[in-house]
Amino acid sequence: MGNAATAAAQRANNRLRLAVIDRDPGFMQVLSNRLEALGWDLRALSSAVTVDALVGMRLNALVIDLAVLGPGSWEYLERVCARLPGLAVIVCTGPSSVAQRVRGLRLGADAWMSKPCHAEELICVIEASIRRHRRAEMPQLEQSTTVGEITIRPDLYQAYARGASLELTAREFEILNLLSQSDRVLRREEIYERVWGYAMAHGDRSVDVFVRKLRQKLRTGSPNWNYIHTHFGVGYRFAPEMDGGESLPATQIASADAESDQIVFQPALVA
Amino acid sequence: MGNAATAAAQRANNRLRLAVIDRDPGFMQVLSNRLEALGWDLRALSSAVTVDALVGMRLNALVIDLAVLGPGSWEYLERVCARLPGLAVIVCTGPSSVAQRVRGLRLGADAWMSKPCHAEELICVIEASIRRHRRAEMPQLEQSTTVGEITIRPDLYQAYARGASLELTAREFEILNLLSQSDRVLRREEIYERVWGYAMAHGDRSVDVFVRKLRQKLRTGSPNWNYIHTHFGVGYRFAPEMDGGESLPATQIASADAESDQIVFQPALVA
DNA sequence: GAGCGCCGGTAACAAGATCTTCACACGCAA
DNA sequence: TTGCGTGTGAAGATCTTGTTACCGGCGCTC
Repeated sequence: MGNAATAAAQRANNRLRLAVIDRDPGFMQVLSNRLEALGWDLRALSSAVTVDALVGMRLNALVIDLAVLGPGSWEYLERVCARLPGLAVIVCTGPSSVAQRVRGLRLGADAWMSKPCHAEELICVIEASIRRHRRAEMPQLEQSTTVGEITIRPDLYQAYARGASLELTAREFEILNLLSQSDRVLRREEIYERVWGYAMAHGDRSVDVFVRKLRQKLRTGSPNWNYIHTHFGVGYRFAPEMDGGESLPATQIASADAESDQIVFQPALVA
Repeated sequence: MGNAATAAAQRANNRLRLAVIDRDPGFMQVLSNRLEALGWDLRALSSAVTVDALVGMRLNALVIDLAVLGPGSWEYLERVCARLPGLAVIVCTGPSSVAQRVRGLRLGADAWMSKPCHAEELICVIEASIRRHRRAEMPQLEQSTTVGEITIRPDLYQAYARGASLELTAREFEILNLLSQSDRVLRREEIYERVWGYAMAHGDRSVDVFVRKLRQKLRTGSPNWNYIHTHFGVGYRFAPEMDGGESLPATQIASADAESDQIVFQPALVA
């Protein structure tokens, strides 16, 4: 699945991927040893790489020594944080002023460590930064769900209708899977960010095109049903509906009835 | 304005709620001033409170000085983090060893600051921690509210009256949502800026036009009620009122939580 | 290694939906 | 009443979305 191994799929791999931009060989050595023992995937970089390259690495976390980057470091930090909002960014650099630390954090960094620092502590900080993101994706249990006429099977990376495969591509499946897990409206940026793993460029229509392909395959496999609804100016919402009329609960857990004359609030799933 | 309205407005305002367990009066004073300016809701605690009490506070973040808690501090920290995985926990305490900091972070703290520290930096760290949590908990924060006869559902970008959608456009919804979150008069410039995201040009009548469209749809879906009131020369104010007479408290939260501490006013005529 | 087909991503166009603007009517305050 | 701020309706401009075609990359087969 080469390219198909998207951020979401990667993270399921359970192996944390970390990049460090730093030039201190001793520091790197210590960190490397420690991380190897923990089974992390470390990428040591001795100078700034393009933001796109970072995107391509599918990282969980990034440690930066601002001193390595020189004058453009703030701007670089800002660009990285803006482009990869889901990435844990830790600045680990030499002596700094309060103002500098404040600036770094405001630009989007998750934590600031001052060198010299103990490797163990840095690792804890990285873990703490990553923790939430991982937790957020845990609920992605490999459990198949059935909504309307279709069955989604994360274990097979495929969806079925009336016993037949929908022949979804990897990306199509990921979008369907994401949409089906929520019955609220998802903005395009949100969808893009969670499927592609980084921020959507302005004017990108990829989500629309994939939604169209999805709709086509869904309609082929399950005629008379509408699954993906457009909310003009906002985004898309998943909800199985028969052409004729009534809608069904969006997920098996939740229940709502559009027919009653009173809106029913679905209890939020409390973890 | 009753206190119900105040409470509602507070929650709806998206104010960040923070508790600090600390006994340093000077520290508290500085922090308090700074946070007040930022519009945060600060709760100063001079000693440990039960975990259940913390749960009841619905905090976004918690700052703890371990020194205040004494011997049981580690266990307390662990219990809090385990019970409230969605809470940003920052330990802010005096001199410490690497081992202590590592321990604190491993127990679930999001960050560790050493006192003495600059209030501004602490705030940035808190913000960074909350930012990460927000990302994971977003879906939860969107609560439906019911005012008068209409129900506003941010998760669907739509409002309903008597079970039927008002068919609001995205922008109409945003304006209604904004207005409904406050029971004071909002100037046009204010509305424009918060919905459009930039300053209103002089002489722009867009807000007026949208208010008109909103009123029309509200009247269609919920006759005999007035929701948006004009304040000549000033702006608009949201308050559900029946034609016949009395007004109602501005907002009632239809919270998904079972243990809502909201006082709920239910109009008798909702069948 | 070349050819082929699949897949992801981009560009372009058309159809709609929505937003802005404008002119005028109306109501409020001095 | 005058002067201004607001309500109203509609036309035109703008923005969004659906849809199709097309291109480059990749893996596969031959």
